[in-house]
Amino acid sequence: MQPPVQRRRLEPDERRSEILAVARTLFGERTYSAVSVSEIAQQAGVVRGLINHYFGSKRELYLEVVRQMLIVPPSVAENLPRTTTEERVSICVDRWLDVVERNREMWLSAIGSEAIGQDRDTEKILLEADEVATDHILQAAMMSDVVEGREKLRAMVRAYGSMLKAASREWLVRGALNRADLHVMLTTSVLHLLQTVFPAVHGND
Amino acid sequence: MQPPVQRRRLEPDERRSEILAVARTLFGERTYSAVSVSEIAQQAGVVRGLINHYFGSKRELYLEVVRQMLIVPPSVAENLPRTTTEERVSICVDRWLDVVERNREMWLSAIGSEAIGQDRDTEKILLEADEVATDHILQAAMMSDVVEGREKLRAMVRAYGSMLKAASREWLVRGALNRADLHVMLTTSVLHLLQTVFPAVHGND
DNA sequence: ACTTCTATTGACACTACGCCAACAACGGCA
DNA sequence: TGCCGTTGTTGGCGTAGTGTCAATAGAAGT
Repeated sequence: MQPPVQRRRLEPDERRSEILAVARTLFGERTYSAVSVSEIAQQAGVVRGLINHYFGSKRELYLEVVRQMLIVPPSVAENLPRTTTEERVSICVDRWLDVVERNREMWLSAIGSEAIGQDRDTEKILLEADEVATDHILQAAMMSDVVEGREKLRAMVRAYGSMLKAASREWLVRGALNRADLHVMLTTSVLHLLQTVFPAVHGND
Repeated sequence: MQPPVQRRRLEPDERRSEILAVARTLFGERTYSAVSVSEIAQQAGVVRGLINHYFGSKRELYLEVVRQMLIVPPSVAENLPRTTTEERVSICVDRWLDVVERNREMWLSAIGSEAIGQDRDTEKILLEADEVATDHILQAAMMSDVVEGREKLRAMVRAYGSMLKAASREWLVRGALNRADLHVMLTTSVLHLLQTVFPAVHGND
């Protein structure tokens, strides 16, 4: 007699999440093209076609994974005390480090998939995430409503975001920096950008 | 009668470069998996199998492209005057901006392929390039032979490198920052890291 | 128990990749 | 000049991955 691996019929949402969970893991540890849909299907205990049924194509499934992993919890910039900019930014950075430390591997594989400027869709998702992060920082610095030179300001903060990610990786992966180091570095750097560089740059056409 | 497209027999090196040139273009404008070897072969006026002959596999060809695009010209940190750290760093940043501006599209597609932590090979190539860039900066800042806290220092500079890339992108692609802005931002930021953050962080275990 | 709905399956068509034996262009040698 | 060996180059074969779709079979409602 056959092993009783009869087909399970699940709610679409449930099946969807099961597949997504597997995909998240595999895409996290290998390249896009090094992961086959068959493999995802197999590990999810499902036939390959079903994945196309739920997500359309492999690429769409991948984008869904990236999207899901890049949600930055808004808690990072919420309920900040009404003190100095310095202190607010410091708290914000601290919360960020908390989030990253807690979701270590998930966050790592999230930024691991960074393929900037390669295809429109991935790029769009990443850019959106960056904008959200930028909002958080500006909010913490109480500079959300700067209008003059707004774009320059945002551009600088976006660039800073890259350093933030890179530094976090240095901490988590290589261990070359510890948490306290990061805190100092990230806090003072963004303050330097906002309080020194931005005013200096502000005039240039 | 057929067009006289008889087969050309070239020197291996020459054929190799022709294929690489096409591959560079295509991988530059589309994702790895969105570019087929057949397409590269076609545009290079060559049969698909020949590419396997020269590069082994598609992935190896890709890695070759990435490797070739990431060579940072050492001229950036060469022959710097023996003046203050500030001025030397300033010159270094300026030269960097020159390089980037001149090789605009090539550089953009180079960093476009950044896929950190995805597969070992790509990661390795990127890390090596980062180390070289770090050397340049430390050399400019006359801090090449710092021993105490060397790893922290390098880690910070590597992280700074990410900001440098991101800021350059902001300049070239979005135009949100101009060259003068970048110069101020990049120069003062790295000085801030080296002269303020590094000493502050130095003690922490 | 029967029907209905739809989640799930299996098979088909197509494309892409790696491999390999056969072919032919070019340089050497008589 | 004409043959000949080296090797750059080709075309085709086998396999694996992807997307589509009609057919199947759980599960819920009657």
